[in-house]
Amino acid sequence: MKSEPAAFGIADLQRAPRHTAPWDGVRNYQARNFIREMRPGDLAFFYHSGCAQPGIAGIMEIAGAPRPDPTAFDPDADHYDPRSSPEKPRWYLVDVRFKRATARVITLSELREHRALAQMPLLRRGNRLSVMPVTAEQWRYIVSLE
DNA sequence: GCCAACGTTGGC
DNA sequence: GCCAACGTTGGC
Repeated sequence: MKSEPAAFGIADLQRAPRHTAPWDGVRNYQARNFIREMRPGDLAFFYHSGCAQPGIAGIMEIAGAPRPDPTAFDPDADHYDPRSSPEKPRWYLVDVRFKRATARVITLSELREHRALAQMPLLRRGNRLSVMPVTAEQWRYIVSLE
């Protein structure tokens, strides 16, 4: 799950009340569909994008079932979408809980060096999705790099 | 700041 | 349903 650390980084999640925050603002159908497949207890990498050192910066846990994203209903919110309503929500979020920061940022360029990870959507050319699946095998491999 | 890649919009 | 125009993402 990607976020720009200048807006909301792994340190912000750690500081949040109960180390938990809603992952709101996703406005892409494919990313939304991945969110809707998430279940409490699932683990996720926190990926820092749009910064000097893009890469995996931490690990978090999905803290609740997917639910409608209330920021889509709020005309004053950044990602307001008048086509989404509480009666017929279009966008979803999950709450995420901080587990730990990685010992170091596992950078995008490092991830690209490993053929075992070449199939990850994150590493595919031109990819812009902000939420993507990781297989159990890829997960273990990445954690072992740390 | 640049630009490639991609998703979305809207006219037809 | 097609596709050009446009806006956004995100690495570099």
